[in-house]
Amino acid sequence: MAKPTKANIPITEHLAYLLAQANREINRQLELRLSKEGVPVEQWRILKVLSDGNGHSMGELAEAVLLNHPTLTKMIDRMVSDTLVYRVQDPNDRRKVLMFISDRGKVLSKRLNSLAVDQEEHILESYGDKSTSELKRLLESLIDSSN
Amino acid sequence: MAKPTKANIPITEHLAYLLAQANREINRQLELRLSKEGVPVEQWRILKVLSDGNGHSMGELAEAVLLNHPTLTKMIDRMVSDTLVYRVQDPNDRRKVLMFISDRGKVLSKRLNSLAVDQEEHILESYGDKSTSELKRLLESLIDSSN
DNA sequence: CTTCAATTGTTGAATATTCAATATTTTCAA
DNA sequence: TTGAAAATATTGAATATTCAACAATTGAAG
Repeated sequence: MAKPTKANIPITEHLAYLLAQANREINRQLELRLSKEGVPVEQWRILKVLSDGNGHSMGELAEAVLLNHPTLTKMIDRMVSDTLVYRVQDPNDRRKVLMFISDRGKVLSKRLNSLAVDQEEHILESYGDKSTSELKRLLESLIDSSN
Repeated sequence: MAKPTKANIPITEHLAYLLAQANREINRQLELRLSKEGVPVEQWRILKVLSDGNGHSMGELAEAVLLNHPTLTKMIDRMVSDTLVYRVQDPNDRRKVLMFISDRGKVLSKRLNSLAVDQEEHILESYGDKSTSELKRLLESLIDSSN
C-alpha cells in the first residue's frame, strides 16, 4: 500500500533553496563587478537608495537595503569615514537620524550604477528578455504575497 | 535632447535586488519554522543532502548547501558534537572526508522536512500553484544559464 | 502635566564568517 | 621513481554580524 505522506522532495525542488541558489549566484557576479571599485553590494544599495537626494532614517534605510539595524549602523560608520554619506539629526523627531549622500558618494554611485547595469544587460543577453521580465514579475508578486 | 544613457533604474527593479529580497523573506519564514527544532536553515540543508544515506565529501557538500569550506567545517564540527552526522575518511582518496548522517540525524531530518513542506504548502496557498511552479522553472533556468 | 510605554538608534559582548596559511594526499610530468 | 603542482580539508587570526542591553526622545493615557 502507498504511503499517505508526500514523497520526499529533493532539496533542489524547494523554492527556498532555489531562491538561495539563484541569489547566491547573481550576487556573486554583482560582487565581482563592484569589486573593481572596492565596494560591497550593500554599499551600492545604500548609495542607490540615498541618491534620490532625500534624507532617509536608519530604520527606513535598513529595511530598504535588507540589513538589520546594528549591521547598518556599522556600515554607515565606515561610509561616513569615507565621506560617502553623512548623518543629520532629524529636526522633527530627534530620535531619528537622517542619512544623506555626499557629492563624493554621488560620483561613486554613478560608477557603481553602470557596473550594475552592465550586469543586468549581461543577464538579459544570456537569459533572455522575456524570461527576465517574467522572473522579475513573479518575484515582485511573491514578495507582495508574503506581507 | 534626450540623454543617450539609460534612465536610472530604481533599485527595486534590479534582478539582483529582487532575488535578495525574495530570498530574505522566504528564508526568514523557513528559519522561523525550523526554530521550533532549534536548527538553522543550513543544518536542514546538510541533513537533507546527507539523508540519501551516501557519503558526501566536504567539497561536494559545501557546494550543495551553499556554504564555503571553512564555514561548513565549523558547522559540521557542531553537528558531530550533536551526533547528527559523522566523518569517515574516504578509503579511495585519503584527502577526502566523507560525511554521513546518523540515526539521530535521520530522525531530526524527518521532523525538519515536515516543517519545510509545511512552508511550501503555505506558499502554494497564498501565492498559487501556477505562479510557484513557473517561478521555480524560471529560477532553475536562471541558475543553469549562469554556469 | 506627569508618567509610562513605544520608537529609534547605537554600543559592546558573543557568535559566526571569511581569508590566508597550513597539512596531507594525490596526480602527473619528467 | 621522484618531485612539483593540484586537490582537499582544517586551522587561527582578522572581520563581520547578531543579540541583548542601553540611552534618548516621543507619544499617549490618566
